[in-house]
Amino acid sequence: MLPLRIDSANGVPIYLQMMEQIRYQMARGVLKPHEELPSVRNLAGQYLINPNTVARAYLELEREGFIYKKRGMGTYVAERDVTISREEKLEIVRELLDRALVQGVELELSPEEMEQVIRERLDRFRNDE
Amino acid sequence: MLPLRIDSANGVPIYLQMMEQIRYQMARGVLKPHEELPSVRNLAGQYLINPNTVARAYLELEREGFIYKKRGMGTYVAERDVTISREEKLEIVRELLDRALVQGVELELSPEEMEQVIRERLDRFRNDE
DNA sequence: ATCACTGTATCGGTTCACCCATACAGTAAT
DNA sequence: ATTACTGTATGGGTGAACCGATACAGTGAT
Repeated sequence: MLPLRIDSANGVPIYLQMMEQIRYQMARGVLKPHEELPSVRNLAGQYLINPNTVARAYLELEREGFIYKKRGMGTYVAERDVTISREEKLEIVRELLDRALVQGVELELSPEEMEQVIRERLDRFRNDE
Repeated sequence: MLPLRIDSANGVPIYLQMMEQIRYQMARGVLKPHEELPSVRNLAGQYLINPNTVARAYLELEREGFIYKKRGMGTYVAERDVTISREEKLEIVRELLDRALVQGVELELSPEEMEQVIRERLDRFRNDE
């Protein structure tokens, strides 16, 4: 029973919501490598959406290497992607962080304000789990 | 004669291309406050697009506070932009920060690692000025 | 009042993303 | 072969973004 929060009236496409949350569950270890995911019809039934919408989420996740499928059998969580080194991961996050910081400067926020916002988001983030 | 590079077959909406380049020229000082911009028909004629498309670019730029219009007279560059409230600025930065944090989680970085990277970037940033 | 220029409003066509209903196709147990 | 489950392919509906044609409305010089 894969727990998802799907909001059809959100503006955010359903298949994207599913992708994000499934990736998140994988990152958290709730979904483990080679574990079987619910079938497209199963998920579609649970959340009252079309099987094709689930299939699309699965399709995109497969392209990204997060899951793999066996036709006629099912869909499964892929091995942990070890091709990205820790340093590369840090680099990705660094880049995103810098973009936020640069944006802050361009908007003429003071370093103190920036620091405060960062602390705020970090706290909110920790309390989310 | 406002020089723009408009590519209609770009995928990027024409009015967005115009907005970006006009904002850029304003930031560069090529367009100065209270200077008159070309009329919607003038620009439309130069770049073989519909006057309405130019009007839309102008409309959005006006909403953002970059330009102002006098009906029947023309369109002009606004004073240095002070219309973006502090809260709006913070919201922009918040969104970028969250994206970095979410990315961190998806890459399975621990909260401690995240915090360390944040501190690192923040420090580097302060030393840059 | 007219003219020649401004910006504005309205409508319609095209395109695309998203989603669904439905039918097709592969796998494995019976 | 049948059954009951898998994923897949195809065609259509809906809504929104984008852009154009055209008509409306304000301003200032003539």
